[in-house]
Amino acid sequence: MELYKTNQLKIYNSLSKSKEVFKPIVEGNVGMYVCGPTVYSNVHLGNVRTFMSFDMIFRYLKHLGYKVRYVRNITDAGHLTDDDAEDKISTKARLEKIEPMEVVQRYTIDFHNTLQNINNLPPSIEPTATGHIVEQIEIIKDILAKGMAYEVNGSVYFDVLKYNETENYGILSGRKIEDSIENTRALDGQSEKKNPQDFALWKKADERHIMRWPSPWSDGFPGWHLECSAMSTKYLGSEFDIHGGGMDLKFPHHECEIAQSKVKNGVNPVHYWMHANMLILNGEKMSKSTGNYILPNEIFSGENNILSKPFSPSVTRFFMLQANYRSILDFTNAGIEASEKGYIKLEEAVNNLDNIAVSNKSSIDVKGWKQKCYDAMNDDFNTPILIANLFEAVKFVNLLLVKKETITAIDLKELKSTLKAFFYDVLGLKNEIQQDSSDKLTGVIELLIQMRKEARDNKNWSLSDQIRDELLALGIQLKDGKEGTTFSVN
RNA sequence: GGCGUCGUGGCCGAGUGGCUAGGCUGGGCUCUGCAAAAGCUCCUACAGCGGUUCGAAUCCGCUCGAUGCCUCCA
Repeated sequence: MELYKTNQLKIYNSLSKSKEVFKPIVEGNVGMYVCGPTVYSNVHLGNVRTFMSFDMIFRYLKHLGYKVRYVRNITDAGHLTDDDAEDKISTKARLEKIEPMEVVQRYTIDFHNTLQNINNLPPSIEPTATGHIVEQIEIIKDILAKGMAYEVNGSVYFDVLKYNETENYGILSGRKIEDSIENTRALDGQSEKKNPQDFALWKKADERHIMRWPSPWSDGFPGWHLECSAMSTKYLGSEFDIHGGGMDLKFPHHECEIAQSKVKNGVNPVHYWMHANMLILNGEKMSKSTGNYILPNEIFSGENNILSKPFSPSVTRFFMLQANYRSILDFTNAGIEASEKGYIKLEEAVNNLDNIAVSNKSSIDVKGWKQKCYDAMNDDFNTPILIANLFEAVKFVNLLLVKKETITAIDLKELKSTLKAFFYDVLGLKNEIQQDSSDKLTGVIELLIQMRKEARDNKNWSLSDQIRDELLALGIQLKDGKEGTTFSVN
């Protein structure tokens, strides 16, 4: 039987600002849409945290037995820069004197490589904005026909004030449109919009704009917010279960999405809105302009001015999973160093699962422990609590190894499968220790362990310590125990 | 200025009306030839000031501080 039938998952819904019991539209199936990146530069660690958070959510939903269709778009057109209303991709292409699609290709590859490095699963569908121009034009036609948009000089804008007469613009972000009217900063005039709150559905392209498509209104390009409405509707339907994205997209992006979809399809598109919180660096917002930012590859390679040494993708992932996805997380050297030490302990315990002897009765409560793991994840994907429970299992494993606790074969099987399922499948961690120990290396080390034992039996401490210390210098740690000596490779 | 979020022990980071978070660090002990590893154990906190309550870190109010959005942003 599928696990979702016996687990009551609760999800924090940004729409209601509370945790709600998760009930999909179609039992056993989940439709999830997550706003993807605009591929005009390398993804930084903050981007990665958001996508990693939804990867964890995707993984747990699958673990519960749901059939999940996970759609995450690539924004390759329509996302404007702030200063001169030019497309981000187009700007980059002009600056580097390459084709816009070369920009898209370069950073899409970087995005995929980085997410693969950090062990994210690929989404079920990864559609692009430029691949859905036709769908977007159809939505604009529909919104125009319903009188909720207007055309000015070849551009089309969504009429937010009119929409707000019958609907609630601000339903997600909690903003009141009156406030935003009062507090709108004076923009440099020249706006075609009837009201500053209005947003573009279609923009006419000027002469220098490289990316352009024909439409009934002008040669131009779609507004940024529109692509998500078009693609989520196309692949998940007019109503679907989960929509995710970074906290910073809540307003205006997601608010606009709701408005567009509501006009087009007549229903509120999303049942559960989920927002992942920001990652900050040394207490401050990540920002390219101030230099306070770090790229994932710089963490893995150690080529940066922030960290004392390189940290692996799994350690980076583990660090981020030790905080709740809805909390702001501060990335610091001390923080990831602490995570690395804990992570190694956890990895070793996972490896040691196979070295445990069984008894005819259990002194530890495996069932109760397992339930606590599920309770943590069922409570809005509380990975910090889950990890705290995994460390409880680490203690079990270590006590079992020195025979201070006992376990039956059945309980051991359950402990193994549960710990491995959460470690590998749900949290998406990799066991880096295991990868480094080839059979040949293991044989060599075991030989040295044997030689050291003989030296110790002869009280030849200088030789035994030399073997131990020089191996340690190579990253191989010997561990003496009652049952003999074991080792780990870092 | 407007709309939010948050302030937890040496550090990171959960919890959110009464009951152990967890990790890292530091001290002590057991084990060990000495260490390391492992185990046990100690350091027992909730920004400040009021209020509600039998009882508040947890609810309410104010103050202070941090931070996000309001303009592109995961």
